[in-house]
Amino acid sequence: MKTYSTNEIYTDLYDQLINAVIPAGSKIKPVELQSKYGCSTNTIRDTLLRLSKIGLVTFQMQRGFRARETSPEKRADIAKFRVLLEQEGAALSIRKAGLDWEIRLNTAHHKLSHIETLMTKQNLTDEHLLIWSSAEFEFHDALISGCESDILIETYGHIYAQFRQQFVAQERDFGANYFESIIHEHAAILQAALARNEETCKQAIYDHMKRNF
Amino acid sequence: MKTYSTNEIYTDLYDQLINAVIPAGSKIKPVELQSKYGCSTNTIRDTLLRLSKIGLVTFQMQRGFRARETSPEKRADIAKFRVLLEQEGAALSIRKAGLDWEIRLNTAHHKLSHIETLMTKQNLTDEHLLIWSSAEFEFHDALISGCESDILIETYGHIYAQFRQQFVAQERDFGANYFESIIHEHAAILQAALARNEETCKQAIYDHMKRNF
DNA sequence: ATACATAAAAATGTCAAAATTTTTGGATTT
DNA sequence: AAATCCAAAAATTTTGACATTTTTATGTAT
Repeated sequence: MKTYSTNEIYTDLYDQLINAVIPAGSKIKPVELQSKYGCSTNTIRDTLLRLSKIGLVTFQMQRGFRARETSPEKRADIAKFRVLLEQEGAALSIRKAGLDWEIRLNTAHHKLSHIETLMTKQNLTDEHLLIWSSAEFEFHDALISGCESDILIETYGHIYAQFRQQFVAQERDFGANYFESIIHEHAAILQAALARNEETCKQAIYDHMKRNF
Repeated sequence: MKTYSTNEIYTDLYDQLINAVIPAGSKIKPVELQSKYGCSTNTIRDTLLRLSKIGLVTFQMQRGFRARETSPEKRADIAKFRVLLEQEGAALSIRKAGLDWEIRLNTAHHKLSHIETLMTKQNLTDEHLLIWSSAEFEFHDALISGCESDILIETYGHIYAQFRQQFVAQERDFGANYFESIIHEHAAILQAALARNEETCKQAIYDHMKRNF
């Protein structure tokens, strides 16, 4: 039987929360995970407290842990907030960042679009989705990475994770045309960013997210 | 000797972090706090993990906990981010909120300005500062409370706490004229909000924070 | 003197059991 | 049938001991 290090427990739970393997809103009981990971309940508790920092897990004294609830309203709320942060981060990057930012962004987009074209042609396994998920984050993260605001970048990471949790919980069937749409949306964001056009870029970010409102 | 419940430990540490009693950047060792609070090191660890959610405490595996570092740059970064969130929250409130919001805001401002006028006349004790600190938060929190975005309100709370931590760490002497200035700034925010003037309100929020950039 | 290796000390992390609190399910009453 | 109460079960929190890792201090070689 596989043994898990604490960090592995963390990332494993992270992935399960992101991908709705642990259903949103469901109770998370340390006792039940203990046997799977081969550790004490206390270590699970510890890990869940760290995950609650990101917001994937909610915690209440004497009531334990839950995967964050989802609802169309919560999804819309988080999506709008994400737009606010990403627009600001992108605008600041456009204003401040240099050539290295452009390269980072281009690289990230290249990876992403490669995966996304694949996904219009093949049927989707969970592994594909995991790879795509992290490539998508890396692209959006690269977009704001030139903003020179640590706190914005940190917060954006949390919000992105929460958004993904909401999204996957509600949208279990990505049609092939879903990926066809977002390929264009990502391209539009990239293009506006490299053209250093703040307003167009903000608009492209909005357009990319508006299906979630 | 006083015994502490876990919640008391939490709020006590919270206050100490907010008010730089625990100096920013300093190491926080569970063993040292154990005797003060009369509990096991593990309970302290637990509490510190919960405080790391807000961002007052940083945590690294195998390296333990630290009060978050301060620097003029970090302060400016957090201040700017706070402006972004508060401007958005206020603008949404102005657009969406009703009479109950106006009343909440008015009440909060009344309390705050009462305390602030006192503070221009008396010399400042730590207790004054604690009361003012929470009244100031309640005012800003009331300002954004009509925005209908849970995630914005939640995040704002964390950022406000972090800002206070930065501020108090660096600004140990509030001159009496400090309070005279901010009385006017708070009044300007209130007035613009009640007049439902988004742009003026955003400007007032910016003016209130710009000394921190 | 500086750098490096090593041993001792301190701090952090993990565990299993005990104490506390909440939840559950059935019996009793209104 | 609905609400209340109670006891048993389950879940959560706290504890103190132990294991691991990091830091500090010391001695040795370059």
